[in-house]
Amino acid sequence: MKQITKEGLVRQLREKGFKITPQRRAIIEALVDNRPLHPGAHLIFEEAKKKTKSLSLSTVYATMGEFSQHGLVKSLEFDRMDNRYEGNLDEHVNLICKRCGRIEDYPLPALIEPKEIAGKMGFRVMDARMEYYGFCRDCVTNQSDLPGGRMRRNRKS
Amino acid sequence: MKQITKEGLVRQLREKGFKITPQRRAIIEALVDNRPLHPGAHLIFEEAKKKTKSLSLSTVYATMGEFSQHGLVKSLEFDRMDNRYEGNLDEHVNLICKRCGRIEDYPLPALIEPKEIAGKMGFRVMDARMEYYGFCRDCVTNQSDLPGGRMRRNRKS
DNA sequence: AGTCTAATCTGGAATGGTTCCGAAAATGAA
DNA sequence: TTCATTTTCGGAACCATTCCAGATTAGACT
Repeated sequence: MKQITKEGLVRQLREKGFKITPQRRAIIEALVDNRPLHPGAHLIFEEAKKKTKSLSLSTVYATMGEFSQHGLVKSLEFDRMDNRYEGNLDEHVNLICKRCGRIEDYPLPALIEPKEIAGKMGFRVMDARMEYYGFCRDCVTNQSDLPGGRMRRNRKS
Repeated sequence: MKQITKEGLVRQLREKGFKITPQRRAIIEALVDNRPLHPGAHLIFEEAKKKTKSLSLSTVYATMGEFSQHGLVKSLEFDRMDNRYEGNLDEHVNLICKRCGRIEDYPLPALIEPKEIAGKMGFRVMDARMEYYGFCRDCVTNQSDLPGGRMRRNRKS
């Protein structure tokens, strides 16, 4: 069960030689407090800004970039929806609602053996991604595709 | 084994009441001819433009949008890499090379039962996505992260 | 407590794939 | 052939994200 915590993140930053800044503390708080939402950069920015006197969106992007680059969090990258960050580092399936953008986790036993794939394909697996898209509990009864013609980008989080 | 073919796509368009235009024919050809590459909009545009006198990038986007919306192809959406389209409609894992952007398919038995998830979570699964990121055969020996500071968008296809 | 340096932050400009839009063109049925 | 409906076009708009250069700061070491 690898879930992010505020103390854990701070400790990992120290271990890796990063500096602990008020901005990073605020970002970490926003991140952990909103973990189930799989928050995006904008939500993190809004929430973290409440907890430190100075914070810019660029900092959030840079910080989250480093966090995910060093494996402190995982980033879910999307095209028609802003990227999201998740602190559940266990292997799991993300259930992503096509309508409201909600993301829920579904635990997953280790079904596929990366090594097996590596052996057969000569491919070195470093990161996995499994997602199910569909309608969440709330939206399944209220279906109707997004209004307007071609789908518009969301910023749901 | 559900793989796209030129005839199959044209037939499906007819069945669904779409019009068969020279642009769509060219796009279909580019799509099928480059299927293993999981081509993106730009590659499709470049290739298709060779086969019809008139074609705009907007048309490629609109057409591919409709194709994937109607299940004729599947779109792989990325953030730091342009979106890709694939004609392999069987359930499989996409092996995505973090360095060169190559995408290979790895067949996958139906391991996870969507119904099971639906039952437990109240989530209606409509689409699945499973991807492994890492280094492909060619890049595994030539590792070194992308040059430059923060990673730049790719357009590899 | 003070210095110093590399790391970090900032805000605005730039990026670039994708979408949007109105008008022109073309398909396929009658 | 005519006509209604799609489809196409091209350029402008969109917008999350990245980039940049200058200002600030954390933390180590006096």
